[in-house]
Amino acid sequence: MSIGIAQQLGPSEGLGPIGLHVRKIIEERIVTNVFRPGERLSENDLAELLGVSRQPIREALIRLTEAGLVRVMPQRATIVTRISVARVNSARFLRAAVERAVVREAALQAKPHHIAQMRALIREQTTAIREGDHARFLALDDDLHRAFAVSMAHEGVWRTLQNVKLQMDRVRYLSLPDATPASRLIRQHAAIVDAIAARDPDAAEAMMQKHLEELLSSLPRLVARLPEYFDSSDVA
Amino acid sequence: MSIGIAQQLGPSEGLGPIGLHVRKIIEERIVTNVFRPGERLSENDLAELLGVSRQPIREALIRLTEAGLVRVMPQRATIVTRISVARVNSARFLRAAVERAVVREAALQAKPHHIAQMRALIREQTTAIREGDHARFLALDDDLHRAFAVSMAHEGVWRTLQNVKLQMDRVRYLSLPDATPASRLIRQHAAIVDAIAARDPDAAEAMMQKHLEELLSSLPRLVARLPEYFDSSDVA
DNA sequence: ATGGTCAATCTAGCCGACTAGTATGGGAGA
DNA sequence: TCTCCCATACTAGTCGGCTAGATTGACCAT
Repeated sequence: MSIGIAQQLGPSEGLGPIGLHVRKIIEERIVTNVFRPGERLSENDLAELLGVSRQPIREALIRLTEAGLVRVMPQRATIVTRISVARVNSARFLRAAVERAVVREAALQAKPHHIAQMRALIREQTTAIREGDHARFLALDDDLHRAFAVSMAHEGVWRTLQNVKLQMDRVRYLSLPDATPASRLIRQHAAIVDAIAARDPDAAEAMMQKHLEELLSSLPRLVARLPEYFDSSDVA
Repeated sequence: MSIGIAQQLGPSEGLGPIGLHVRKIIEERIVTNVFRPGERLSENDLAELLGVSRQPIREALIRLTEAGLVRVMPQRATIVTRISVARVNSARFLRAAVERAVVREAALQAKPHHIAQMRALIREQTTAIREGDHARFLALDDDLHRAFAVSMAHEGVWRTLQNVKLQMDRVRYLSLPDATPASRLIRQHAAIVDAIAARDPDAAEAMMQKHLEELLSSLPRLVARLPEYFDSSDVA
């Protein structure tokens, strides 16, 4: 563990099972590249770092294994998975297929108040960018995509996509320096909502596809620039 | 625990971590309705039943929680989730969106040897039905759907769908008595593969949609017949 | 008979210790 | 110098026990 900051969990912090809290902490550190691809995550070290026993740590690591952020090699080590280009592309394929279907259905079913809320979220995103608050921008991104699913009465679909999205989020975070400008992403969001409001499923679907493709546009450059973060075994 | 059969895990059975083995056992019993919706799954009882300590049991239950087959109420109980009609429909929506996109792409990319393998799997299904081997039929079903994903070079997509599919499988198992006849499902499979072989993405997509819709055709009857297995809180 | 309280008994959460399995590094032998 | 072997020091897996929290039901006061 190369992180020196010992962020202890305060007493009774979280109010739920510690394991869930630990999972969120580790997940966030992996997505934001604090724990780097390939890095070893010793259960003992994590336990000491967070001030709990190994049990909640193990629980968190099991959940992260299911999400594909971590890989356990029994009796040997637990490591942060390297980013697999094949896996990221599969994640994009899956997410694109689902979100296309979502906005298509949203174009048919969304009620006016749903559309109003989508527009409100886009306005908030504009504000967040003007204030340079990137974290808030990304959170609102989530909210908007969830709003699409809610507007067609299948919020569960969005929830299921979360683990898939994680794979893309890792890339997205690394891309931050040379990513698609936020203003462009906001225009795409607006175009999708406009298509939904206009009851135009084809346009909504097409815009969503384009939007999701652009999110990973810098992936090839990343692989070239940071090869040690990527899984060299995949055929790409 | 109302199950009297004490199926102990043999020594060194499984060869991997016991927790993974336990997960498979419990998962199968839930899907096949041995552990019924709403039933309490006490960690202590499961540990005694399977002849291991509570630790591997907990590990398995955590994984099953992620899959949505189990719900943990801290300090109170762990129960088999009741089947949520809303959740099953969301699962179908998601799976249909993805598998439509998969066969569409397969129609463009599948190589001859992929198509040959799909046809072989369908023949095996025919054999399995003739011999009355339903379990084998369902396993081959999985293999075929995986083959679709493999033929477009995104096996990862299929793997991600597994947990989603579990929600549908529970319904499917309960439907067995009055489900769509297997011969009809096989004809649909054949039609999908024919469309892929004919490089006709639209036809493949349409057939897949119809196929997935039929799998749950008996859901309304099930809810009426076995209301205690279903989550009454969802709006349906 | 009814309402409220508290002890007994459950649960899952959490912990410390031990085990089995794996890498590693140093030393003996060639 | 090189190779092999083994002691050592790790790892995650597993276990039994304890704890905090929740339910239950008997008992008591009214």
